[in-house]
Amino acid sequence: MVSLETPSKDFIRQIIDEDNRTGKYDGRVHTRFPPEPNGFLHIGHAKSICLNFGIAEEYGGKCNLRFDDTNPLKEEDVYVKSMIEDIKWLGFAWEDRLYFGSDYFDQMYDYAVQLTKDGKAYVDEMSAEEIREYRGSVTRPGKESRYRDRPVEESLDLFERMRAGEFADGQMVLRAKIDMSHPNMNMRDPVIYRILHASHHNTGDKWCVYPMYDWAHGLEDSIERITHSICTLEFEDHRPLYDWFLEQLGVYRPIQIEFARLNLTYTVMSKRKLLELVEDGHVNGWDDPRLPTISGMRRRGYSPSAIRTFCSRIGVAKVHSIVDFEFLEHCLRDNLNKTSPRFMGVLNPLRVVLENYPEDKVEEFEAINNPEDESAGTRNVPFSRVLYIERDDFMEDPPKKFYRLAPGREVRFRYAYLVTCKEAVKENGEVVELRCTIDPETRGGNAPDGRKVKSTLHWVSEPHALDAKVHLYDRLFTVPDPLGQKEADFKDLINPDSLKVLTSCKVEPAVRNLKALDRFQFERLGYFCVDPDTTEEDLVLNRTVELRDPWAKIRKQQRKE
RNA sequence: AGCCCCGUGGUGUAGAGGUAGCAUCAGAGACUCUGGAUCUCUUGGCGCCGGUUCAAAUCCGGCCGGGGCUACCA
Repeated sequence: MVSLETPSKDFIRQIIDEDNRTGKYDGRVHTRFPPEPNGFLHIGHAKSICLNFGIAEEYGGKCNLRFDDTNPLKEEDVYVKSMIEDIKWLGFAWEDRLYFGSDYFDQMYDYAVQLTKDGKAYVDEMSAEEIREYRGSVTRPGKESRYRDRPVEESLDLFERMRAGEFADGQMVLRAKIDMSHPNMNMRDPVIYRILHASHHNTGDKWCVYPMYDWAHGLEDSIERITHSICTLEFEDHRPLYDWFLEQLGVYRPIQIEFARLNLTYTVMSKRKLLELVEDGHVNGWDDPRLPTISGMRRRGYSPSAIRTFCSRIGVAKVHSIVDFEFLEHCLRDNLNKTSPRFMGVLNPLRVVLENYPEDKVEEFEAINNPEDESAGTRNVPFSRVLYIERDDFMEDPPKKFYRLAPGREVRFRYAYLVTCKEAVKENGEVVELRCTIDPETRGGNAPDGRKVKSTLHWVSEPHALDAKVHLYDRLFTVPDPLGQKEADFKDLINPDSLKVLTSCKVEPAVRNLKALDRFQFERLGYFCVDPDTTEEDLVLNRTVELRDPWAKIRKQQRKE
C-alpha cells in the first residue's frame, strides 16, 4: 500500500516508486551519468549529476559514471579528466564504476552483426546527401534505399570489410531496417555505424567504424543493467528507437525517462555558445568565474553544497523553464552564510586619522569568526591611529536613510570604538582623508551611557593592512535571456561591467593564512574566495556574490527620483 | 504540414475529484556591533471554451499557446 503521508516527489521518483512497488527491476535502482567528453561540465550538467547520483543514494542503489565516447572526432582525454575532477568536487562517488562507451565496442559490433543476420540491418552505399534526401521530411514520407533489400550475406560481408578498413570514410554505412515512412524521423532506417578513420582517445586505431548514439547508448545502458536511463527532453523522440533496438536484440531493457534541462537567466548554457565565448576571448578560459561551468563556479567561490542544494530545490519536470539567477544566489548565500569565516577588507579605501589616538599605539580587538558557527572561534584584529574605511561609508552631504559616517556623525567601528567624524579633508574637491576622534570610554564598541549609533563600519589598520587585488564579478549578460533576443547576437549583450578589477584594496592581516579557493566573507561586502593565481607577492581575491544590500536599493531609487 | 512532449502567482515547483500549498522575487515592519543573518506580515496563480459530476487545477472533448524532431553529432 502507498503510504498516506507521501512526501512530494518529482515524476521520475514517482516512476521509480511504482517500479519498486511492482518489482519491475526486483527493487534495484541503477542510474548513470553519461557525458560525452567533448567540453566542460556546467551547472546544467550538475542538475543531471545530482539527479542521477542523488536518486541512487536515496534508493540505496548505484550510479555509474560513463563517458559516452563514440565520436573520436570530438572527444579528448582532457575533458575526461576535467569532468572527473568536477564530479568529485561536487561530492559524488562512483566507486569502481567508471566506464566508457568504448569499453563495449566489441559487443556493440557483435550485436550489429546479429541485427544484420536477422535481416534487420543492411549496408547502404548511398552518399550522406542521398540518404538525407531519401529520408523525406517531417510531412513527407521517405523512400527506401536501393541497397535496402540486398542479401543478408552481402551486408554481412561488407560490414566486416568496413571494419577491416577496406573502405574510405563515408563510402558506406550500416543502417537499421525499420520503416522509411514512419512519422517519427528517427525510425526511418537510422544509421547505426559509420566509417571513421580516426584515432580514438581510448581505443587508439583499433577501430575505423564507430557506432552512432542511438545504437550505442541503449546498449551501454543494457550492458550495465541500468534500470532508469534518465536524459533530457530532446531525446524523447529517440525513445521508440531505444526500445526498438533492445527489443530486436532480445536483451535487458532499462526505461528511458526524459526531463527538462536547466536554463538560468543572465547566462547561456549550451556547450557551443560557451565555447564561442571562450574562443573569442570574451572570457578568460573555461574556468572564468563568470561562466556557469563547474570549474568557473568553483573558481568564483561557489561551494559544492550550494550547487547541490540548488539542484535539488529547483525540482525536476518536463516543462521548459528558466530559473531565476537570484534563486541560485539565494542558495549560495544561504550556504556561505553558515560556513564562511568573516574578515574585514576595504575595497575602495578612504584614509581615516583618529586625532585623539596615540601615534604609536596598537591595540588588538577580538573578532568573531562566524556568528552562525560558534565553533569557528575568534581572532584578533590590530587597530591603530590611521585606518582605512570604505569610501561608500562616508558622505559629506548624506541623503535620507544614509546611516553611515558623515561630518559630525558618530558610528561604530566594528569591535573597536565609537568614532565621530570631525572633518573631511579635500583636495581638488575630492575627499582624501577623514579626521575623526574616538570615545575612549567605548572600547569594544559599546557606550557606557547606553547611547546607540545607527551603523557599524568595517575598517583595516593602515600599518597592518595587506594589499590585495580584487575581481568584482557581475552577471555575464545584460538581459535575462540573451539567446531570446531576435535582433541581437548574444555576444553583443555581454555586460561590459561583468568584471571589474580593483588593485588597491586593503585587507586585514589574517587573510594571509588563507589558501587558494578558500571561501570567506568580507563583512558588509559579500563572499569572496582566494583566486588560484595568488602568489607570495600578489594576493588575488574573487568576489563570489554580494551580501543582500537594502541600502543599494534605496540608493538606486533615490537616484531615480 | 506530420509525429512527440508540455501549459498552476513574476520565477521554480506541489496537488492525482472535496479549503490551491511551498520556495524565491517584490513590498511593509520587528530585531541587530555586518543596512548581513533571523522573525512577522502583504501583494500575486490553475491558458481558453464546452462536457461529466453534488463537487473539476485534477476526468473527457475541442481550441489556443510554448517546445522538440528532417547529422554518417550526442
